[in-house]
Amino acid sequence: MAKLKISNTIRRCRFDADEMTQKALAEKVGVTRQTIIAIENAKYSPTLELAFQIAEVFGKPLSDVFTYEP
Amino acid sequence: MAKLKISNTIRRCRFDADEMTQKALAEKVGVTRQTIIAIENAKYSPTLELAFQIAEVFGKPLSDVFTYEP
DNA sequence: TCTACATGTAAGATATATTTGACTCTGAGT
DNA sequence: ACTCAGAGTCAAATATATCTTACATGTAGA
Repeated sequence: MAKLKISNTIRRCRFDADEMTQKALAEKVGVTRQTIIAIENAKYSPTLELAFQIAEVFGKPLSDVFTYEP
Repeated sequence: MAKLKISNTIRRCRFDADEMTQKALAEKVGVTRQTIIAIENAKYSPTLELAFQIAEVFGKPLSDVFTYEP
């Protein structure tokens, strides 16, 4: 799968959510800190399930956290 | 990652979209027919990128095609 | 009946996401 | 100066998504 066309606002969401740390977010969604870093920096595309879980943590719809630019 | 909590309306979307076939959908998003089958039947969670591409084919927001039940 | 197509399943291979552990760097506090 | 927490990187291992190929079934049409 080619270049990633997905951007996200996780970093902003974390700070809006009382400056939640990467580690804290990772623990809430049940993955490691490295996975959160990789997703924040758009190193690869997460599974849909993980994307939903992250959005849920912030109480936002998935489309507020992840956006796709074709 | 545990049991899948994601359901989808791909099958309905395909029929609404002039009875688009699994093969046709697969070609439009650049994956194989088996991948579409597996996702339709919720065998596993697709990548976020693929989910966005599928929703785009139907001209719908991702949340209309995939829903997450915590 | 015969053919073609849509759908489903399955096994083995490959690609990618995720984990684990270690290391570095910077900024805030003491 | 020292420590600590947050953030980032890297390499190797594991888990999962995706591919390839092949086969089976049901249904529609010639």
